[in-house]
Amino acid sequence: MGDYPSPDMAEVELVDVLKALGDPVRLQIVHKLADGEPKPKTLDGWGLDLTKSTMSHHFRTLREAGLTRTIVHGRTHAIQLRRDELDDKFPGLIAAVLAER
Amino acid sequence: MGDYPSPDMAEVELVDVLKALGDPVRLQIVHKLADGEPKPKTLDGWGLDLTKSTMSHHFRTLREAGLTRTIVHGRTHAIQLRRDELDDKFPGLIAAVLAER
DNA sequence: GTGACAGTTCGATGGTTGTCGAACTATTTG
DNA sequence: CAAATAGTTCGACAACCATCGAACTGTCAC
Repeated sequence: MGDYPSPDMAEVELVDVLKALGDPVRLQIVHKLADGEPKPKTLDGWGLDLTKSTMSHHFRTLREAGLTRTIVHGRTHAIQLRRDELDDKFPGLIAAVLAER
Repeated sequence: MGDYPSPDMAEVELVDVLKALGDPVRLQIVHKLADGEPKPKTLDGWGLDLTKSTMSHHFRTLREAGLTRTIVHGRTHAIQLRRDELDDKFPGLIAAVLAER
């Protein structure tokens, strides 16, 4: 029984979102999720040279901070940015974070 | 010889800005600086019950992350949000962080 | 059922960070 | 100069965090 609860957006605190984003690995993951499509956690293109367990830790951190949701599909998991909800709660934040420089 | 260098905005990294903002104390300080006016570090209204040395640590963290500058005036210091430069480098970010909810 | 595959969880480890008090530096005022 | 004021720096401490490997859970394929 894997269930991977994301917090209600009403309970999500800005400071926790910022803390989750304030790590280079997680910021890069969020960038890859920018288009809003769910991405398999096994994605080859994360561009990160980390072990499975470390990746799992970062996925959990992002989910618990309210940034992502996990979609279970058999034995594979996908991760998706909660873009609409985040935009509603923190207008402009994700756009600013994802903007190129 | 107190001089309190802020980094060039060209060298400021988004991830470091986000990490600096991902702390409740510093986020609150930044909120108090939202109007752009320099505020004395001794401000009574920070709303924080912390020692001088702890406040000094947070002021330093904000400055080194590129969020603020320090203005020395005799034996008193003021701190100011680098609003224009931040808006130029990270459009919309500060506005999103400072927005009420 | 057996094995392969996708992920999580656990324990350990080393590095970072928030906090404090004490000592220090620098500036103003008497 | 001496004392008071504003702030930094240092050392210590505990809590947290990123990382890893190993063990575990759950699902699919044969």
